[in-house]
Amino acid sequence: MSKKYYAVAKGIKPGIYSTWEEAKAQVEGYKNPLYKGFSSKKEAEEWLKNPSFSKTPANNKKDEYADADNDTEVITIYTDGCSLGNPGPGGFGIVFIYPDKIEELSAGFSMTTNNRMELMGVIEALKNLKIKDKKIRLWTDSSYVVNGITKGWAKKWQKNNWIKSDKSPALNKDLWEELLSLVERLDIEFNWIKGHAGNKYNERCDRLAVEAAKGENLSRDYGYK
Amino acid sequence: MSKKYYAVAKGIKPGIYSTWEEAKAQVEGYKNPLYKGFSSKKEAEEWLKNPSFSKTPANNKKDEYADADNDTEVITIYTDGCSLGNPGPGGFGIVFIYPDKIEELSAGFSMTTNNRMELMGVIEALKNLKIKDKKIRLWTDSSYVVNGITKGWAKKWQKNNWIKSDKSPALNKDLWEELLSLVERLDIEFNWIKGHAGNKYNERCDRLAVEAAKGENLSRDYGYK
RNA sequence: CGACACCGGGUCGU
DNA sequence: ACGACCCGGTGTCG
Repeated sequence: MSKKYYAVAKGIKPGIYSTWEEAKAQVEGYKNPLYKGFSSKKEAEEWLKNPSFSKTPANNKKDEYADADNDTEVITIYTDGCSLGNPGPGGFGIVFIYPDKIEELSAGFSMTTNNRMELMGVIEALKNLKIKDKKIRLWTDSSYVVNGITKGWAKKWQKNNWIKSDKSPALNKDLWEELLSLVERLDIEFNWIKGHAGNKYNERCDRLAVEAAKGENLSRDYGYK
Repeated sequence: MSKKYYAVAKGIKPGIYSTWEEAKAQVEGYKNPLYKGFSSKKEAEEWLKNPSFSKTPANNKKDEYADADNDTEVITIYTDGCSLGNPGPGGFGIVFIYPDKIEELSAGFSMTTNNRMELMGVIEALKNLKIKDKKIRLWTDSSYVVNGITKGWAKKWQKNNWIKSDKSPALNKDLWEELLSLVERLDIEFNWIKGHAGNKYNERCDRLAVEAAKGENLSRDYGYK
């Protein structure tokens, strides 16, 4: 079961290394490294050709919020969004905590807003969920997103033809419509968590989001005008 | 007539400066600065020993609203009110622009409303005026206050025993009565100015009001129920 | 319905 | 220190 090959996609010097010692030197201290261990050189080379999205192995450390590790009936998801400049290039980051493994997902867009990214992070999390018959416990630091669902804001806007209580139009209707329809079909619990307050997964989502936002050929957020 | 020495009592670095350029750097952006210009260093030093209360020197910069600087027959007054929470703790701030000097006044109350503070700011300004034989040009961002006087709302309510056209009682009768009696005896011009739009004196009034509202042992606004 | 204020909460940033 | 993205409300009037 020992890993003998380490592919470094993002690090001081990308490439394949045969000891963790060497790989570690390329990766430690590097901002947003991307690497993975394999048992064969072939697998490592294959992965290096398309390191696409970041996936990390299951982590068995207990986190104060991630009690899902012990509750195999619940899937915990963390989400975060960012927008450099706001509006500006943006991205979202997601961490899925399945009973047996952890997965990550992120994407960046050329021009968008912070709130669109927070919203889109949750939507993409739900659309990319691999297990759909368990309860979902979702964490985000956006009260815009949490209140939109838990306080019924979004449903009210929908009912009022996307007019808010102050008579002005509710924004990001495209994303809210999509989120509402996803929420209907799933068993989700929306939770707010304070941002940048030390939670490991929230912090990880933030890094994923920012890294994605800094990427090269970013997609367009078609809903942003 | 030229001022060659500027004493800064409250500023980034208190002391005496020989150019307005230097003094300005210590004073601008500082919370509640206290400073004054003098023609001799001796005078400046003397004042620095006992800068007493919040009095600031006349400012010779032309401001788009403070044309009083050129018209010695007019006293310009800026006023603002606030209420943290609304209702909640509140305060008012006043800037008096006399021909030769600027003075400030503020006060805070433990429980009140935004509109009571806007009203009380104007009332206290008129009660504390030091020169009463000149025309007064008053600026406030409250259309409640401005319209109450200039559109004759308050006079109409008074005539109708404080009942509005919709049959409900006009509020803050105590303050309106006081303001009406003050207005009768003075030559006042009421002007509306957009809030938080960059006007220096409006902004200053806002800061004074908020700071007063955040004070420790606040008075009671006896008229608020 | 409209107007002017007063705020309260969260995030994203420069 | 500043601003943008988003929301909820009250104080008051016509």
